[in-house]
Amino acid sequence: MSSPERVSEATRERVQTAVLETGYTLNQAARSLRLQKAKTILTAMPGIGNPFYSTILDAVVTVATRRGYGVLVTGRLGDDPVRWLSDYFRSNRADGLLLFDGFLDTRKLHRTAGDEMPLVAAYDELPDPRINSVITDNLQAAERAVQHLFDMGHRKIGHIAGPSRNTFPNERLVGFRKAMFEHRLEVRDEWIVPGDYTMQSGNAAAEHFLRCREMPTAIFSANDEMAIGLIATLRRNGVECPRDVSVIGFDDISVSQNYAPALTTMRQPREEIGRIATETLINILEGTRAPTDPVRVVLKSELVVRESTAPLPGA
Amino acid sequence: MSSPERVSEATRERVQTAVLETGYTLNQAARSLRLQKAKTILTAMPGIGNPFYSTILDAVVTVATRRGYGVLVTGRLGDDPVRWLSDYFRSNRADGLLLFDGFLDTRKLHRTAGDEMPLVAAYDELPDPRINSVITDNLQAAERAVQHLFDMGHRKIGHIAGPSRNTFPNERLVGFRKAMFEHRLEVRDEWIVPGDYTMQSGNAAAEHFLRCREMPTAIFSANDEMAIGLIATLRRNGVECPRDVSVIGFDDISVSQNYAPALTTMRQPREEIGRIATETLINILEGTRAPTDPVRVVLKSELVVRESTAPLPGA
DNA sequence: CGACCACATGAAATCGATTACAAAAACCTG
DNA sequence: CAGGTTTTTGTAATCGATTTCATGTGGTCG
Repeated sequence: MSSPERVSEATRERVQTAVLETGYTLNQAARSLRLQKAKTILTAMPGIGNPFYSTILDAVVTVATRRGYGVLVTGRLGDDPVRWLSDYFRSNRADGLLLFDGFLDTRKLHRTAGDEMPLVAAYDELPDPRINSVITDNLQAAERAVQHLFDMGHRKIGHIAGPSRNTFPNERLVGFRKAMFEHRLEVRDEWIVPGDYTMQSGNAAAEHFLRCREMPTAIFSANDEMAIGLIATLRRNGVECPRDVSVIGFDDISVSQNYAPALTTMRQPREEIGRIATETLINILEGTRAPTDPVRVVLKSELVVRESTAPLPGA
Repeated sequence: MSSPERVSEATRERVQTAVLETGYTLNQAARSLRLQKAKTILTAMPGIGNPFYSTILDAVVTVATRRGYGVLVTGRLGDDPVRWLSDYFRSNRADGLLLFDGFLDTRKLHRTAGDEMPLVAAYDELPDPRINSVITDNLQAAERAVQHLFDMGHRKIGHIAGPSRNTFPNERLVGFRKAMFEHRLEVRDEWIVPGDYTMQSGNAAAEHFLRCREMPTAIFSANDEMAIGLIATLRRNGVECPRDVSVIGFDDISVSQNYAPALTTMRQPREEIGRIATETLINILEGTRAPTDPVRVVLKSELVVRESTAPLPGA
C-alpha cells in the first residue's frame, strides 16, 4: 500500500478490495514507532483563550490538516517548560514545535532541544538568530503608530506597554521611545504604564492615567485588548475617546472594528503568521528546506485608521 | 519502571541511575502501539478563532494536561466529517473525542463510531440522549433573557437567531418563542433574523432592522458577538443603544463587560463546560465511570445586567 | 538452451514498551 | 537441612507498519 507502483496491477486490486472488506486503517502508532516520526506538530502559546492567538491557531490547524499533520496544543507549562516541550519529541509524540510563547527561556530551549527538535518561533525579540522565525515589524509598527498620533497633532503621548521579557525590553515600547525621541517629544515616566495584554490591565492603566496630574492627549496601547479596557474605564470616569483622548491599539482583533469607538490600530497579519510558520515548519520536517540556514520571515503591519483617534482640538 | 514496587530496592536504584545517565525517555509511540491507547484526546470545534470556543479549549488543555493527556485539535472537516473523526481512533491517534461542534450529523457519528470511540459532546440540542453530554440550560436562559426585557417594560422584542441544525430548531430561538408566547407578545417574523454567530451577521441583522417599517424596542441576540455587531452598525446609523433600543446578548465573552455600552447578557460557564467535559471524558477513558449509562450534565446560565438594556422610555 | 536481467513476491528483522511466564534466588518452617 | 513458599529476575511474544533481503517468476538475448 505504501508503494503501489511496485506491485502488479492484479495484486493492487486484490489489496484494494481487501482493504474495503476488512475496513483496514493504518495504525499511526505503529507507523510512528517504525518511522520515528509522529506526523504531528506541537504548538505552545501563552493562553489560547486570547483572541490574538486563537486566530493564529486556527490558521495553524488549517494548514497542518491540509498537509496531513495533526496539531497538539500544550497549555501552561510547569516548572521546567523547556523540559516539558522537549519531552514531546523525545517521547516521539511530535515532530516539530511551533512556538508562539516568547516567555520561555529560548536560549535554554535552543541549547537543550534546539538541535534535536525542529522549531519555528513566532514572537518578537528573538535573542537567538539561529532560530527559525516568523515575526512582524514590531518596532517600525510602533513608530508608525506614534507617527499617526503625531500627525493628528498630539504631542503629549502615553503608552501602555506589554510585558518585557527577562533582559529584553518590549519591542513596541522601544519603538514608542524611538519615535518619541525622533519627534523630540517628552517621554514622561508616569505616562508609560506596564500591562500584560489583558483587558484588565487596560482597566488598571486607565485608573493610573486618571490619577495623573495631567493626562496625555493620546495613548498608544501595545495591544487592542488593553486599549479596549482603557477606553471602557476612562469612559466610566467621564473621559471620552476620542473627544478627550485619542487611543491607538495594536493587532486589530475582530472586535476592534465593532467597538465603540471603532479602534484605530496597527493590524497584524495573524492568519499569515500562523500559516507561514506552519508551512515553514512542515517544509523543514519534510526536508524541503535545508536546516542549515535559519529561516527568518518578517511580515508587515498596517495602520488602520478608525474612530478612536482624532485630531487634537485646537491643533 | 512501570511497577517499581515489584523490584528490589537495589535494582530500583540501579535503574534510576541508568535512566539519568542515558537520558532515557519513554517512547510514547511504542507504548501506544502496545497498549492500544494514545493518551490523547481529540477536540472538534467549529472555529477555534471564536472567543467562545477558545476559552473552552483553554480549559480543556489545562485539565487534560493535568491528567497526563495530550490535546489534538482538528479543524474544518472535509466531505465526510464523521469518517474523518473516527479515523483518528481507528488509527490509534486519539482515545476519545470532545465534540463542541453541533453541526455534525451526530446520528451518523454515533452509529458509525459512537460505540467504538468514547465521546463527550458539549453543545445544545442533542438528538441522541445516549451521547454523553455537558450542556447549558439554553431554553431556560433564553426565556430568562426575554423575561428581563419584559421586566424593563419592552413589548416589541426582536431576535437574532443562531443557525438551526438540520431538523432541529435552534434552542435559543425556541426559548425566545416560548417566552414571547407566555407573555402574550406578538412575534413578528421580520423581527426574527437569522445569524451565524459572527459579528458580521450582527452587522447584517442591524441593516435588516433598520429597513423594517417599525423597529423593535429591544433585541435578544443569540450570542454576544452578533449583539456587538448589531449595536455597532445601529450606532453608525444613528440608533443608540440603550437609548433607542435595548440589546441583550448571550455567552458573556470577555469584551462584553468592556464594550460600550457594557453588554447585558446571559453568562455561560465556559471554563466549566470545558473542564467538566474533559474530566468526564477522561473518567470514561480510564474506566472510572461505567459506559453503560450516558452522562448528562446541565449547567446553569446566569443573567448579567449591564448597560445595554434600559427601561422602555415612558413605561 | 543456458545465462542474465527485470520484476514480483515472500519471509524476516526492526522500532520500544508491555506482559505473561519460566527460571532462579531468597526466605521460612518444622 | 529438606521441602515449600515467596520474592526477584530473565526471557520471549506481542502490538502493526516498514524495510531489507532472498527467493521466485517471466522474459530477452547471445
